[in-house]
Amino acid sequence: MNDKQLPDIELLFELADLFKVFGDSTRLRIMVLISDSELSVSDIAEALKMEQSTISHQLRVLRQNKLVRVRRDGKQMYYALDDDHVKKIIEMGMDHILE
Amino acid sequence: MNDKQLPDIELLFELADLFKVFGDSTRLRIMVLISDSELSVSDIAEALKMEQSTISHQLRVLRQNKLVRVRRDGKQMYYALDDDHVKKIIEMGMDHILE
DNA sequence: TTAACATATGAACAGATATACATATGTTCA
DNA sequence: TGAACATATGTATATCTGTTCATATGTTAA
Repeated sequence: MNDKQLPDIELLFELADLFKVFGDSTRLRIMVLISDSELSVSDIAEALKMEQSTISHQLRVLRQNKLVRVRRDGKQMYYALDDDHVKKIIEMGMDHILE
Repeated sequence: MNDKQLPDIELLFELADLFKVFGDSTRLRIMVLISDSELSVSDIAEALKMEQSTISHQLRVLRQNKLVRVRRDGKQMYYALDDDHVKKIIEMGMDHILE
């Protein structure tokens, strides 16, 4: 008997979409940047030397996938990683690369 | 003092490339398919109801990223997941999706 | 060697996506 | 209220990528 179930196709499509989010270096750099402490959009843009709108667009993708959480403080929006889950996924990937 | 080092940019580009590989549903389905037992190219093509050449192209991507290993047996090539690392990455992603 | 089969590869095309520019929305403070 | 600032969003575009068709490469068995 085989009681191991293959994930159904729908779920695998969702999973692919999730990994797509990790599959862009700008988004990865953002995630690593805010993994320890929250940062504002302009902080991130400055750190990565990229346009504010570019960062904002990518943060939206991260938000939509529940990978970050946001907090408003006055005019600024502070972003941080949503949970340690995300960190673990990144670490697993690193482990693979580093053999 | 902060002895936690940020991964350098080069490494993050590599990491993004790795996640890109996971970010396609066809490749994910292949990986899940061969996670328990090795299968030939035509087995996979049949299971996914896709062209042989499509599968072959994607298997090459998986090979290049050292995510699968191959074994020739006569005319057939048998593919299997390279290590449990890969399974773990997929499982972590699943966990995130399933909240 | 040749036919039949399994897999790999090259080229072309369609669809997806990251970025930049311009501008809108939202917030503070005078 | 209005000016200044921070962020979000719409649009356009250049680049990337997955799939297919056609064909090449490699293997077996006669």
